[in-house]
Amino acid sequence: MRISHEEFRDICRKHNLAATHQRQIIFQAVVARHGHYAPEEVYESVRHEIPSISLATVYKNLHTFVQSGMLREVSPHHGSLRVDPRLEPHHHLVCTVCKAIFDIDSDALGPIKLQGRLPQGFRAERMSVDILGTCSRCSSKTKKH
Amino acid sequence: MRISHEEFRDICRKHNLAATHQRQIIFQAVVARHGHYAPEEVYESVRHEIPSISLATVYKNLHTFVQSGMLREVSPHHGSLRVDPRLEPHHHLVCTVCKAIFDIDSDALGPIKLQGRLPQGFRAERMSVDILGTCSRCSSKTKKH
DNA sequence: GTACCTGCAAATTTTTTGCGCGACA
DNA sequence: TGTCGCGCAAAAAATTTGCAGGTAC
Repeated sequence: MRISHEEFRDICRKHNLAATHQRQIIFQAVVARHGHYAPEEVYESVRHEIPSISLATVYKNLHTFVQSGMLREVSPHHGSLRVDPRLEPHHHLVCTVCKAIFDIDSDALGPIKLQGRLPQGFRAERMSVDILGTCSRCSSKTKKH
Repeated sequence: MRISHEEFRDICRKHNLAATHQRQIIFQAVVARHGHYAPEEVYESVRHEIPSISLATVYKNLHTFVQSGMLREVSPHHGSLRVDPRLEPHHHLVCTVCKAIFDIDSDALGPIKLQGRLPQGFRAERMSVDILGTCSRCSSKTKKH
C-alpha cells in the first residue's frame, strides 16, 4: 500500500499533525508491509530511504501515531514484565491510561469458539482476552467536556 | 495465601527446582497478594523479608517460575513495543517461543459476549484476543519425544 | 513568524550476564 | 560432594529527554 503525499497530508491534518517527510516514511514503513514491527525494525527499514534519520525520531513518531489513533500497539504491557499467579483460565481488564490490570473470570465472557482453521501447523495452547479501556480512577481524571 | 515450607518444597520438587529460601519468598510475594506485579515491585516487597536479596535473583526466579509453569506472564510482548497498522477489530495468534504475531480476522472467533457486569466505572473501549501457542517453525524445532 | 519537528548525545529504565562463593539434595 | 542458586557488578537492550537548529503551515 503506497500513500501519496496528498493523502498523507490529509491524514495528518485530520489528526492535527504536521506532515513531515520523516513522518510519512515512518508511517509508510509500518503500513506498507503488513506486520507487527518493533521500533528497531521500523528504524532499519526507514534508513533505506532516509539514512540520516534518528532512532529517537522513530520512537517519537510511533508514539505520536499511536496517541493519534493512526496506529495501535499490539500490547499495552510492553515496557515491563508482569507476572500473574492465577493459572486457571481468566481474562484481563486493562486500563490503557495507568496500565492497571483487573481480573475477570473466564465465564464472564461467553464461550469463545473458533470458526474456521488456524494457519498451518500452529499449535494453540491457550487464549487470553484483554478488555481495553479506562478504569474509573483514570476516567474521572480525564473528564470529557 | 500462606505457603508452608513443606508445601513449597513439594511444588518445587514437582518442577525440579531447588527449594531455596529466596525462591520461596519471591513466590510467596507474587501469590500472596493478588496482583500483576512487575519485577521491581516484587523486589521491593521481597526486600522487606530478605534485605540482602538482589534484583537479578528476582528476575532469574520469575523467569524460572514462568518457564516451569508456576506463574504466567501477563503479556508475551513485554520487552519491546510492537506497532500494528490494522485498525479494524482483529485478533492475534502469538507464538510464545519466537514471539511472532499472525493476524486472524475478527469473525474467525464467534461473537464474544459479556455476561455480567464490569467493575465499577470501567469504560471498555475494545477487546483484544490473543491465541497463544507455538507456530509451525518453532513446533518443528522443539520436537517432543 | 511561530509552533512544531528533527537529529544528536546523554540519561534512564529494564533486563541479562559472568563470576566466585555458598546452599540444597 | 556436586550441582545449582545467590549476590555483585558490569554490560546490554530498550526507551526517553534536552536542546539547538530546521521545517511545515
